[in-house]
Amino acid sequence: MDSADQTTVAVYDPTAIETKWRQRWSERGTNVTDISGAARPYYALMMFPYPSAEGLHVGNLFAFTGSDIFARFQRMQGLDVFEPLGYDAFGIHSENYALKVGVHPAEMIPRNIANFRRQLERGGLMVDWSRSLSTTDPAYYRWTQWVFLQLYKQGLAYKKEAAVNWCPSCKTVLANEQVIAGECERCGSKVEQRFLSQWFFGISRYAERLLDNLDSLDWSETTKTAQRNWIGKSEGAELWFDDIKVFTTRADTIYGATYVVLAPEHPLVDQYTTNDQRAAINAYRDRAASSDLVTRKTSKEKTGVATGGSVTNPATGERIPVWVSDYVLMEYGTGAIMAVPAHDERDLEFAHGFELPVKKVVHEDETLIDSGEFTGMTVHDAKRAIVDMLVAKGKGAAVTNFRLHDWCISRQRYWGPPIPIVYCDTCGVVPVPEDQLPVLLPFIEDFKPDDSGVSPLARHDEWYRVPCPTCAEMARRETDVSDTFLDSAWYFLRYPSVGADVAPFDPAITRKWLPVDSYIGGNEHAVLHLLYSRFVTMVLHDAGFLDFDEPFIKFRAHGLIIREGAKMSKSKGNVVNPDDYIDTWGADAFRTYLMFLGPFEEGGDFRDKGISGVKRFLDRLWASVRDADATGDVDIEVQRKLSATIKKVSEDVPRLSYNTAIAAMMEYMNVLRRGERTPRRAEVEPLVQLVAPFAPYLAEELWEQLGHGHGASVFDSRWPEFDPALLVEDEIELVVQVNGKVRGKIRIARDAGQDDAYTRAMEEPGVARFVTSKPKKVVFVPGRLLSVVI
RNA sequence: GCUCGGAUGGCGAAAUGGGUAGACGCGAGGGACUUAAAAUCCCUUUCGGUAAAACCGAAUGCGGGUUCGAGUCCCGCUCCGAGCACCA
Repeated sequence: MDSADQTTVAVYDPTAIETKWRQRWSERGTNVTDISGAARPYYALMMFPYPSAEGLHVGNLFAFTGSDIFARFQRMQGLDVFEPLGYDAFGIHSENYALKVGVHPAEMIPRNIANFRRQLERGGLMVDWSRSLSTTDPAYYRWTQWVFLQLYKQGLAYKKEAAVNWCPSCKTVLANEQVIAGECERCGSKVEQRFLSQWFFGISRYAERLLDNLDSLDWSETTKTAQRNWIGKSEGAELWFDDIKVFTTRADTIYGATYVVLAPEHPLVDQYTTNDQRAAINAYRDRAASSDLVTRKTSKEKTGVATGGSVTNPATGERIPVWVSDYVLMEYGTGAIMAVPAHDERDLEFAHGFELPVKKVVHEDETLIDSGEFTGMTVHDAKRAIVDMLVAKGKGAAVTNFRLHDWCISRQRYWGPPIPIVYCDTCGVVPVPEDQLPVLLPFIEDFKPDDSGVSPLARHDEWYRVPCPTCAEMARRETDVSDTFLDSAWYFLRYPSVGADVAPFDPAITRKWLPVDSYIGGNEHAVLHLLYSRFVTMVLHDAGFLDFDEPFIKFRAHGLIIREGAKMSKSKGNVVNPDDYIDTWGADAFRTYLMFLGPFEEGGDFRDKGISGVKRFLDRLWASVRDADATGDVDIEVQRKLSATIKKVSEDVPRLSYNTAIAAMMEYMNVLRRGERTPRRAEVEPLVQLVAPFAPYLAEELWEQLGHGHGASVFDSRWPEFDPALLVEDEIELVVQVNGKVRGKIRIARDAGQDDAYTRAMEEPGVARFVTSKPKKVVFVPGRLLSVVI
């Protein structure tokens, strides 16, 4: 009551400050990018979230904050940064949740988005909300359908029969995500396969290019490796055993090929089946066709039947038997292999099971044995020589295969963009003309999949019966919707052009802003999302819509957040809810703590108590500005530390080494306020700027308190520079080792030579004591250490 | 099985063109201020020989090696995590 100074001692109140600045930023348009006027455009992208009903996950905020810090840093370097964010709201995930809680996704999603938006805004992201988007908005998915049509025009969208996961109990098609260990995630029934006619994108035609381009991308090496493995290039050969063409990468082992195996679906099975084996073969094929995908994929035991037929080994001229087994996959290579049990584990297992001969043809030293004219050759040379020989005989060809399969985009579901195709009895398959897009997804109550195996949309005559766009006769719409991955395969092209006159992307704007300069996201999308985005970009480039063919110049994957050493999960009830922490500690402390708990690219362990240390740091920053002395003399040691800190933070932030950047700022704070020292204004001001990307609200408030008001955002200030001269000390500490052990440290002139250092070191009793005889050797690393060997 | 990560104090973690292991923070202990508490500030905190200081020794999952010197490089393992999974 009588404490007079209470009126002048302002207290750091995160809630008040954060509310104030959220409002100011919105009024001033601080985070709105001048898309057409920007002189130095920089596109900082983060993976847009699926707006779940549970609200924003701390993992989302961790990823976004990491991206946001880098973006804010770039802005303070003077770049015109564009940081957009939208919602990936279509798909099986929403639909299943909607089914579970009995709310229509069309009602649920807008609610979820509103909640996400609220939470994201609290998080203090520099997002330009004027250019947001949701994949469920007809104004967006109209162009997703347009993308489909471009692929169709290029001959890259086609229909074929393909297996889907079928739950016999729920009588519905399941997405791969719904199949857990071969069972339906809802009822636990064994999942079967059914064949449906579905739409595919010909991504495999781009395999070579998708692989080659990786070399020139600035991406995390782990992500590139994952893509390379997924694309799975293997160079080998097709070799002809009479009519059967087998694919192999080990042509050098052909002398050890003791039998041939066909996939059950292989078209030549009948031709090689003898009468007495026909019944057994047919039974085996029926079983293979009806057996569910999973048994086939997980069971290790090899099954099979002999056809009774045989073929000629083109290298040896021997007759070898032809078998049928489902361990050979029709969808890879030629659906036929030459089995070399001595040099292939699977073949060996099969040979053991059926007592087939095993013939070793490669010696331990990687040279051939028992291989006719090729005996003695290295594996490497023999591969080529044998293929060359068979090619010359007209019995083979060098062939490259890829694991990458075409992309099935059909979903027999409701919650997605309808595939813009009409089937007409007269005209056949007719793409919906571009000017008739979007094909709106109708609001239907019964969106639950049923046992028909087709999309719920197929139950609505009023929707799917339409006049043919070409002949106007009554025709039928395609009732499948497209894969969510298609929605997200082009969204980054859309953001800068949201609100522009030309859609889906304005050419001038796109030239200016794309490709994306920096993309940060989860490694769970290392393969599919990133690969599909690259593919769609290549196709649009080839069709003349884009002048670049790689969408993301730089990509970094962030790590995962765990809590108290354990994975977060709803069932464990240990999920961090950002709202709770922001209420208690403020968004700035929460953000900074998330970045402090481990290396951004590795993730970290969220420990509830840890956040107090970061909050204390921000409190001290607040107090430093409050107490700052505008006139006092600067301390040279503090100035040195400041320069070192600016250097460290400036180097760490671009490497996303946020935890060490924060540690450096804390170290500086310890020097700044050591003891009862009053910090000088000039010592505090640059620190406010360094902290700004991490704790944007607080920094903005302190920037204003330091007298930079009048609408000048700290984010429009220029990043502080350090004085290199202050980093160089005249006298340094030199470590002295004797026989590899540290025996002393001496202070010595920075440019002192070995002799000076040695003389000086011997004056140290702690060192001299161990130098009991004339040194055998002395190693001197200027500025670092002196190592004496006795 | 294959591929890619990882293993450092009581805890989260720093430090890799080989050069003081443990920065920074949490926790813990002690002190100052306070009637008291909170807050704040200061000090200590890898382990062992000792209670402390000085000093000495050991120590970065395990076993070897290279080197004046290894958390870092090489060889051989163990364990944990993630992804792919009969791709010939």
